[in-house]
Amino acid sequence: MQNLLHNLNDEQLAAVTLPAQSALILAGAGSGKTRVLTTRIAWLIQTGQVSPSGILAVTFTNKAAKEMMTRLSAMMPINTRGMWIGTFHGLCNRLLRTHYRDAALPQTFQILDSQDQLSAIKRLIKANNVDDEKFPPKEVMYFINGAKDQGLRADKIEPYNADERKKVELYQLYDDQCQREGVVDFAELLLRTYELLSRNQPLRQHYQQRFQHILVDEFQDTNDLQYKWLKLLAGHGEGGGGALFAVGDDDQSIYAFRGANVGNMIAFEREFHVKNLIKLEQNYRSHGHILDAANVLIANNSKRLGKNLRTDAGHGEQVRVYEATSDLGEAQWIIEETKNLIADGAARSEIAVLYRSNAQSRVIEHALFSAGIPYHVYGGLRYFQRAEVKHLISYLQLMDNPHNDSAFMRVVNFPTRGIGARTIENLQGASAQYGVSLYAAVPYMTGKGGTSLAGFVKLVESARFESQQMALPELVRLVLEASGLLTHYQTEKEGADRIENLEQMVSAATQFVAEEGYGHGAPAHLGPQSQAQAGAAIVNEDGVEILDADAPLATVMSPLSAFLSHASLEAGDNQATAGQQAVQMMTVHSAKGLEFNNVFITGLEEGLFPHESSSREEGGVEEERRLMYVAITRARQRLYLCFAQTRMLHGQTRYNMKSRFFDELPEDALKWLSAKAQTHWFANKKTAWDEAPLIGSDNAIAQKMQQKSSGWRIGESVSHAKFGEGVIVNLEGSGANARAQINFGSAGMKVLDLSIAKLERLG
DNA sequence: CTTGTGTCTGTTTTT
DNA sequence: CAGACACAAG
Repeated sequence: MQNLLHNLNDEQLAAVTLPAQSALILAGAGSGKTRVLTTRIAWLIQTGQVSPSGILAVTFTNKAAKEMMTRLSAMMPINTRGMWIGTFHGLCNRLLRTHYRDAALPQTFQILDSQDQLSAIKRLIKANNVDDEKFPPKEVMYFINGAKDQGLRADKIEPYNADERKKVELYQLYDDQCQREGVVDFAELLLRTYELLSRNQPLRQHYQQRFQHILVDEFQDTNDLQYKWLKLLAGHGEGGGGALFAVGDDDQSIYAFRGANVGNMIAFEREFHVKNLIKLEQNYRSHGHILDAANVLIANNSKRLGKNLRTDAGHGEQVRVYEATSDLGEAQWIIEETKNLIADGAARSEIAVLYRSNAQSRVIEHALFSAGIPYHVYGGLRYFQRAEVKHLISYLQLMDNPHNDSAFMRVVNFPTRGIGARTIENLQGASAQYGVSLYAAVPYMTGKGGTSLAGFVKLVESARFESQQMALPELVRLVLEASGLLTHYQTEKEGADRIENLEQMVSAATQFVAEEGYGHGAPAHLGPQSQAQAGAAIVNEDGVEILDADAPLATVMSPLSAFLSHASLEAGDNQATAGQQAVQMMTVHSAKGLEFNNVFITGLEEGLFPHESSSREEGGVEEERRLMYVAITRARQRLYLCFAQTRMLHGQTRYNMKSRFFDELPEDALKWLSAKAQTHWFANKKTAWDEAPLIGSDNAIAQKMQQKSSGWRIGESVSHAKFGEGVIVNLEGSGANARAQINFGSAGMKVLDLSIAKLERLG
C-alpha cells in the first residue's frame, strides 16, 4: 500500500484517497491524470473498500481503456476480472447483449459504423422519395446523431419549421428501419442502454448497487446523453448509488463540434454537490518556457474553471518561431530542424509534426520523403474501414444476421454476379411491400433477377451450413473463398495489397478468439445448446434477470457476434504508438493524450489555426485556443511554431496573416528565428531553404507582383485604422480607381479604395 | 455492368 | 488541386 502511494505528490495523494463521495478532479496536461485514476482504483480495492466487481471505469477511446488496464495489472497482482473498464460504447454493447430481450433487440444485433449509418440514411432517403438536395444525407445524419446525443427520440422533438419536421420524420423512419434490420448506430448504443436502465427499475437498481465507484476519464468530453447515463448509473436523484469520480480538464475540451459539453463539469459540481474539487496543477512533462506559453495563452479564455500549471523543471529552451514565405518554405524549415534534432541525438519517434487539418500534411510529407527521413502519418483509413475488409465483414454480418440491409447491399453484387440496379430496385419494392428485409424479400422475386438473387442467398446459406461447427478463423477463411472475394482481387491488377488485408482478417480472428478467452476451436456460431445457455438468465433476489459481469463474454455473445462488434467498435489501429523510428505526423486532435520531446506546430495562420469556420460559431475561437493549448502541452523539451505567408489551399494561393495566438504568447518565452513576422517576406533576406527547389506558387506570386500598381504590392502587410492589421491579397484598377483586396484576418476580407482608405505600411 | 466524364466540394474525430 | 460522387455512354 505504501508502495502504491509513495510516489504521489500532495494533490495526487489527496485525490487518490478521497472518501467515497462524488469528486471532480481538474487535471491539467501532464499532471498525472491516468496515474491518479488507476491508483485510485487500486487503493480502493487494496484497502478493502470495494471489490473489483464494484468498479466501473469509463473512457472514450479503446486505447485509454487498454492503458488503464495495463497500468492496473502492473500495480497490483489482483485479477482485473470483474472490473468493468471500457469505453462508453463498449460497455453499452455489453449491457445490451446481456439484456437484449429487455432492450428489444435481436441477440445478434449489429453495430453500424459511421459509413454504414450514412449509407443506411441514403437508402432511406431514396426509398422515401425525399429530395436529397434539400435534405443531404450527411445533414440528416448530423441531425439524428445530434438528437440522440442529447437523449432525444423523434417523438420528443418539437420541429420549428417544415424542414425540421421532415428531418424529424426521417429520424423516425430511420429508427424504424434500424429496428427492422436489427442494427444500431453508435449513438443508439448509448441511448438504448439509457432507456433500458431508466425504464427497468430492478435492472437499474441492480447496477446502481453493484457499481459503488464509477470513474470517468476525460470528463470534459462527455455529451449530454453520456452525462445522463452516468447520472442514472450513479443513482443520482434516487438517493444513493455509486460515487462518481470525474477526471477532466476544461482547458482540453476540443470536441464540442461533436456534441461534447464542457458545461457538464459545472453541472456535475452543482448537481452532485461536489465537496471535493481537487486541482492537479503540477506538470511533470514540459519545460518552463513551454508551460509559460501554454498558461499565458489559455488565460485568454473567459469561461474557465481556473487552473495554472507549474513545473519544477527549468525554463529549458525558448519556443522557436519561424515565419516562412510559403508552405513549401515551412516544410523545408521543418526538415532542416528535424535533421538538426536527429543529428543532436533525438529519436525520430520523439519528433512530432502537428497540424490543424489533414490537408496540410501533404507538403510536409513530400519534403520529409525527399529528404529521406522516415515518417508516419496518423489518420486516414483504418483497417476495418478499408473497402475490401468491409466487404468481407458484410458477408460475415449476413451470416450472423441476414436482415442487415446495409451489409446485403454492399455485397449482393460484389464480386459482380449479374445483379444490377434494376433487380435491386424491384427487390426494394418487394421488401417495402411485405415489410421485410431485402434478404427475406428474395423469395418473392421472379424472373432472371430472382434467379441471381436466389443464388446469392444460397451462397450465404450454404456458407452458414458448412461453417456450423467451425471456429471463427476457419469460418473467416471459408467466407473469404466462398464469397469469391479472393478470386476477384487476384484478377485485379492492384489487388495484392487488398488480398494481404483480407488474409490478415484470418489472423485478426485468431488473435481475437485467443484474447477474448473463447476456447480454442469453439464454434463461431452459437449452437442451439449454447444459445439456450446464453439466454439463461441468472436471477437475482429481486427476481430480475441479470448476467453477472464475471460471466465470460461467450455466454453473452457468439464468437462471430463478438468479433463483428469488435470490428465496429475498434476500427483498428490509428493512434500513434511509441517505438516506431519515424517522425510522427498527426492533427492536433489526434495528438491529445500523447507527448513528445520535440514538437512542431505548423500552419499557425489566421483562417487555418484558428480555423476560419471557428469564428462563425459561438465560442469557436475559444475552442481553437484550447486546441492550441493541447498542441503546446504535447511538448516536453523543444517546441517549434511556424507559419507561412502564402499557402496553396484548394488549388488557390492564399495569403494569411500570422495567427492571433502569437499575440497571446509571452514574448520572453519565444525566440523569433526569422525577421519579425510583420516584415513583408520579400524584404527578408532569403534563407537557404527558402530558395530551395520548385517554388511554383512563389513564381505565380512574383508574376503578380510585377503588375504592381499604386505603390502597393500583393502580399504586403498593412494596417488600417478600423480593421487593424491585414495582408494585401489582390490589387485591381489603377490611378484613382485603384483598389486593394485586403485580408484583415478576424476583421474579414475587405476591398478598399486606395485613394480613400488610409493604409499604413507595416514592417 | 464497366468505363469515362463532369460537377462539386472541401475542419477537427471516436465510437 | 484532388477525391468523391453522380450520371451518361459504351
